[in-house]
Amino acid sequence: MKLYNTLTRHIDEIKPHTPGQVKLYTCGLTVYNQPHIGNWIGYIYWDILVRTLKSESLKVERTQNITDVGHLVSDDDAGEDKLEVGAKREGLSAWDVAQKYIQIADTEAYELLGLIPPTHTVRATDCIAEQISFAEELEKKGFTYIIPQEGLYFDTSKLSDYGKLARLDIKGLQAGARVAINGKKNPTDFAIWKFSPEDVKRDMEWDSPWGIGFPGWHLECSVIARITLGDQIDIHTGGIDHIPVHHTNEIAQTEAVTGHAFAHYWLHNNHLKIDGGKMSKSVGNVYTLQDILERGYDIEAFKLFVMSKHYRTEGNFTWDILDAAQNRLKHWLQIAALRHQSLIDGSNTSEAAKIKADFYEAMQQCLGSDLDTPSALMTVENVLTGFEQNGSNVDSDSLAKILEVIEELLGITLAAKTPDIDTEQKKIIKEREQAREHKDWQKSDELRSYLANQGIGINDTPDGSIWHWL
RNA sequence: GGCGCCUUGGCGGAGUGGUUACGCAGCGGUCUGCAAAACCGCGUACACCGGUUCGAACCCGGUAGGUGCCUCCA
Repeated sequence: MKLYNTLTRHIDEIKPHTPGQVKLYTCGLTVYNQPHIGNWIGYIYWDILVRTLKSESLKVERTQNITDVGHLVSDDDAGEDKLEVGAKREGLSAWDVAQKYIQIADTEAYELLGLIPPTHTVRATDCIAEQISFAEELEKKGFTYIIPQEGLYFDTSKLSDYGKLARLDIKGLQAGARVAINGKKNPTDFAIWKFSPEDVKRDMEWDSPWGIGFPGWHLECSVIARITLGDQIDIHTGGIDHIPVHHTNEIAQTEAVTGHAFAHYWLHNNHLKIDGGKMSKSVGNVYTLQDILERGYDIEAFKLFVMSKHYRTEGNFTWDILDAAQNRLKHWLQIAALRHQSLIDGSNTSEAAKIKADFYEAMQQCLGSDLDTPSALMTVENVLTGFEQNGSNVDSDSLAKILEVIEELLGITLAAKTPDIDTEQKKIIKEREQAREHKDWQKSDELRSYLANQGIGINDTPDGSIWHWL
């Protein structure tokens, strides 16, 4: 499998550190707010990444953190902790806010979107002790310094290759340094452990060798990756916004401690615009999966929308564009239902197996070349419309197998959404066909609307009537 | 202001030197009790201006527009 590696700026062939086994780390959500569609698109792509790796017989061990402390309103280690902001907003404790949004995020990820759960899911607050000992290691190796009232900071000038991921222009940053925490030795230095303000009692704070406080945001990812996957991992994924600060600092911490490369492949998904502009709370265009469902769209349509563009391309979301995806899904579901209504007897299992194998390989080809989901959709489109052209002579077994592959590799469920109709409904379709033969159009139309009320649509073809779920 | 990125048909969105991407929408036709679907056909897309080349949407330079980060954010 080939993937675009932000570290090298090239499409590289993935060679796992341990052959046959891929260690993957994904930055998880900060659980202080309702997740929005922009949050989810990355996870949809990484889900396909996992599915593709598995399809190539690789064992995938994957970790995803949950940020439930320490992510400040500013990436520059200033401002309030987002969890505390959420707590104030909702009149809950930071702990309750975290609990609430963890549950919402889990439901949306695994029940609504049908994403494959990571092997390890770890909350930042569940490994405070490990984060403290990691910080102690950094301190012992001389990478840290204390800023009174502020915290324990990482001295980025101690690493010769700091900023390599983002290709940061350190001198330029220093020249144009924005207002930063007083006492930082370099503009890029960042907090490893923040002190609780003296006059404030935080919901979340812990004692440490440096004073009462909480871990800096970047620390958790370095530590959680290390305790679950080890010192070196293969692939690290996240949003492109994380390149200059968060991922850069993860690399700094981990490589300072371990002395060797952290992740070999860094993958970043681009962002989604809304109506051609930026998604932001102030504009009020931050949509959620619930908004999509409330407007009557299928969650699968949203996934199709996401897959219709490449993960590295900037996307745009409008309701019209989602309409297009919904129509495409409807067409696919219509074809999926054909597997219940073949007029041909028996099945050719070896033929079906070959069709499946060819399709599987074509899909792997697409996804294996830097997760080319647009090509994958084209491949699906071609094979499905091929079945459609066979109409009532469709090869049911082959079609069923194709649907399995689509589900396995893309995570798009078509079979479960298109169960067979019951015998009574089949009987009515027969009755209607007889009525049509007798040119009893009134009865025919009555039966058609009866079926429509049950969610079944009818298309009359020269070979007979074909149904689909509306 | 500093540093980036982008600009493909009505809408999305691939392609990155020479062949129809694909989807959605639209139009015409076949079929048809009606409807729908399906099938066939159609639009002759690459921001603009130069340059390189036998040949450029694809490479180079410039112009215009949009947009992102630097504050929030995946």
